[in-house]
Amino acid sequence: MIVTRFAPSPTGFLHIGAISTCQINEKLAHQSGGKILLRIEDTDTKREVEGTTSLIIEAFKKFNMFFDEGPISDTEETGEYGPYFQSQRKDIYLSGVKYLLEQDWAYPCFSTEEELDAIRKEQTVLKFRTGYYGKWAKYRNFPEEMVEKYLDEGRPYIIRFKSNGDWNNKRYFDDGIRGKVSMPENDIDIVILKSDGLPTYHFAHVIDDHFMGTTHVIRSDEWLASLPLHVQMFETIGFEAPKYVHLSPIQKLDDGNRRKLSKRKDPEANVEFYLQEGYPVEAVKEYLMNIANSDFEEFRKANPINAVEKFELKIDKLNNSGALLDFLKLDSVAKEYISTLSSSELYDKLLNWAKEYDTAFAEVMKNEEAYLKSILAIERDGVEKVRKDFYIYSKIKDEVSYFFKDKFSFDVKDFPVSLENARELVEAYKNLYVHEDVKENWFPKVKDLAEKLGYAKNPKELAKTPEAYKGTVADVACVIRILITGRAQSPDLYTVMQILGKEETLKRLNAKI
RNA sequence: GGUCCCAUCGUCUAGAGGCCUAGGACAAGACCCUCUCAAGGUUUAAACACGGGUUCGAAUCCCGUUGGGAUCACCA
Repeated sequence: MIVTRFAPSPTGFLHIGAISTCQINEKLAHQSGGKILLRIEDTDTKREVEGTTSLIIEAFKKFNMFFDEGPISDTEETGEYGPYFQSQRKDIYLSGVKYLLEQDWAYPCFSTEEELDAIRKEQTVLKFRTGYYGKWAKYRNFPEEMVEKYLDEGRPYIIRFKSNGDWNNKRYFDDGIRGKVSMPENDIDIVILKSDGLPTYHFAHVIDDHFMGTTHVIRSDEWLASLPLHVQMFETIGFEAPKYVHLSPIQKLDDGNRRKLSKRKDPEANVEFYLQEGYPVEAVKEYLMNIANSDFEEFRKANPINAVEKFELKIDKLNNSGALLDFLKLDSVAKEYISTLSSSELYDKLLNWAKEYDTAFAEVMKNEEAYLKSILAIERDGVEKVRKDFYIYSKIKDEVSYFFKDKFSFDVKDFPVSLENARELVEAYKNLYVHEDVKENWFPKVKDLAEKLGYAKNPKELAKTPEAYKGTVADVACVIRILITGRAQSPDLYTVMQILGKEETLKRLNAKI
């Protein structure tokens, strides 16, 4: 049984990579019958941005992602290993620090920022590794009476972990994706307790993941470099270390080079971007699963209708190099996804989206529910080959705008034939249009009309003797289409006219041209 | 710079020494179907970064080079 966790810090919006990481954590836990917990890493009071905890929680909800334990709002939480806000776990960390101090695995350090800077500079000049280690770890073996004295003087201090590692010793560390990774032992005395009394990530990680029962720490790549440190801390304290899995970040192309999607520079790093554009969250999750684990594509082919939830994820199949975010592929996944929806399912999801991002459209949708549903049903309900043109909710409004009187207009310049021919053709068509006709009768009539007026039945005939025709039947249909929809391309015209209704159709056919 | 990771079509990838004439998906091109579009069908082009080894045999193992990425805080 696998217990995983997702541990964001509330410093801004939720990153799209977080959805991916979290999805992997969630899947691995649940497919094993285990649990996933959410923990808010709010130990950096300087960087913390107010309100982002609830922002993150809300974003997860919008993506239909739920945790077995952890915060459910910015004040409430569930689960028996809490609190799940690190800022509320101060006492736990403090007693941990106290224990480490007693065991002589940690010590107070009185170095000032200036001293630390000086050390770093010196090390850089001397071409040594930077860090608080070896002879630079001035307070590592500071005499006890001096410590007492400094403490009495009220000097500010922090607590450092007393590393027992040797940088010249290489050893192997296990990573679920990469296997054995050889790295030098950690010999840097890292800070475990900051001057504000809050722990650093490293210490909080060890304490929390031990006491919360995490079995697998699945986190982003950037933590791989800290693996020796983390393993060392677990070993020193005598806790059993979790299994580690380091995920490659989603990247983007920038000036020909790949780089991690940046919160600051890239709007598409923000999950809100996808929500706002109206990408179905199901599609986004499928796409992310796709780049996280290529086996998923095979699964999709075999199980076209099944949800992501049924897929079994294998840790060693996880992508190890960092994929480029590919919107073309995302769009394609989204098209496929939307094509599996019935008109009323689509209606519900679209309305749900509009309520938040296009309230005016949401009102229209609510007022004309039946009409909207019939529009969304075009080449969707009850057909074998579903139309695949919708991929984001924000574009659907424009796609169907011609169904609404106030949004409809046409331009005679779009006609593929001369105005004169168009008039002739429309006049003739009006006379033979019967709204009550069944679908099977509709096109043959247009075809007959086309022939009578001197249009070729198909492009091949036109190609044979171009001078004999005014155009093809396609041109005839196109003129009608422009009159009805205002555009040269549309879904099946007959169906469109049926949905518009007799009155509106005739009105449009009778438009002055 | 130190440490570590990664390297297959444009993109995501399959690939565990012989099933590889390197497979699939997205994107692109062509054709078919077709009243337009969207689909659907058929199809074309497109890659093992480079150089050395090891081996009867290397995309696969080893070494090096190159390129890219991550990390080196009282941030997470």
